[in-house]
Amino acid sequence: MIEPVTKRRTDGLSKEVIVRAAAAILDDGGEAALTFRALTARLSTGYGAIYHHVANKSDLLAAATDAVIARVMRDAVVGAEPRQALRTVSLGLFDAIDAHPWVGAQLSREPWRPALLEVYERIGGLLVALDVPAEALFDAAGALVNYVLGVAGQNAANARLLTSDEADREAFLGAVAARWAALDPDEYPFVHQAATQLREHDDREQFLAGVDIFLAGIATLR
Amino acid sequence: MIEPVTKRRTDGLSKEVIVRAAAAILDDGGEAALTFRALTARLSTGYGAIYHHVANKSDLLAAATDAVIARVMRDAVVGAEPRQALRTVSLGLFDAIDAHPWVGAQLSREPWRPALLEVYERIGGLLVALDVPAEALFDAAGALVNYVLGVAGQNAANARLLTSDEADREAFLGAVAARWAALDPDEYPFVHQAATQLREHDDREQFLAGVDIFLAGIATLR
DNA sequence: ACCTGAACACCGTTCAAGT
DNA sequence: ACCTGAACACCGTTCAAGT
Repeated sequence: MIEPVTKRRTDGLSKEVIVRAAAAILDDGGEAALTFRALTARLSTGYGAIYHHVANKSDLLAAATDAVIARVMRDAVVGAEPRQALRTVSLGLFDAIDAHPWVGAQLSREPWRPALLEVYERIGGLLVALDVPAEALFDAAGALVNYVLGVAGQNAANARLLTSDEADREAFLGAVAARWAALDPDEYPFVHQAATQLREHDDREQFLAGVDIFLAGIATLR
Repeated sequence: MIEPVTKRRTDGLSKEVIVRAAAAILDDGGEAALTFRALTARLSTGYGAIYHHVANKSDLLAAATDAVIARVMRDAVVGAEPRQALRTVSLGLFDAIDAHPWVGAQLSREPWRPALLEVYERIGGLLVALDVPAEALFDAAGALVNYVLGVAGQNAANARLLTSDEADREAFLGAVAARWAALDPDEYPFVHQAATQLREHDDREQFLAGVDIFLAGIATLR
């Protein structure tokens, strides 16, 4: 068998391969599972090999997060109607962060990441299409992006807390709702009354309701 | 000098003392500085003594966070006009999280904490005063609380990243703005154009602008 | 009941040595 | 240029032993 002239190992390490492995570990076992020991085991390599392609753990997490966000932005097919497109993009981010809770934590730890560029550009562009006046554009885009990432991050924290078991989720929400319901209605009128809705609410729908409130507020700026 | 009958050491450990020391360490050196070793040194005690009052590190962080939020809610004197009161409460939370960035990270890690009860109650009550219809109340309160905590958390992440030096902050924002300005205006029209505003914007004002957009959106629900 | 601190089972990161 | 893996300087947490 004849060796190729440039004998490059097809299974050689690269930042991309490492980042993909890291993302798989994060999806499997959450943030605590991503250790350099787990990574070297999965890639059958040594620590130095990884550090040769990646500056440190923080760099690794950032790169994995960028990859997820970039994929969402690439896949988010956006229709013509800007209002609906804003809902689609927002929901795409929400779902991606729900599926990869570590992304939510990372984004709130390091905003201004390159991946967020695409998000700002897309959302800002759609706000322009909505005729938001120029002087309000920056604040409106900032607020909406922050709302989307903020809520998605909070939701991801819950997802992380509750594993992926639906029964767990109901039990947890039920327990919190019971605590809320047990509060003195004179001292906590709102929370006491909101207990039922807490038990029954759908995070995704509540998220979208928030986006709609936002868009309604932005519409008053026109 | 006569010993009191129950000779309780006034300098004895208690959860409150431990939590206060932890908060001081967190304020001084950030989240990475809070270790059980630093805590035992500061309190001149052993690990076991701390574990006797506190379940683990996560419990400690949660308790310290609850204390900060409870203080904000206690101190937030709220005027009669609900719209203004909502802005005051929101700003109080923003400022507290800005002053104690670790609170922002912790809140997005563990929502549904007891401290947030007070926040939901206050904000929910003010929305009732704003005549938000009952069926929209839960979603509106959830969205607003999430917005406030989300943005404050993002802002805190920046604060953590940038230390407390104002020159650092300007240099950092300047660098990001320069990167944004350098982008191809055809490919990134919005971000390219927003670079100037990014350099000049005030986080606190942008936060309040977002709250106002929100309240304007909520007003359309009436 | 409350406290002490050695010990355990982990971390991220470095670096001399290999190919 | 790229990889190996022992070693270092840390962690959070436990627990037998003390008062």
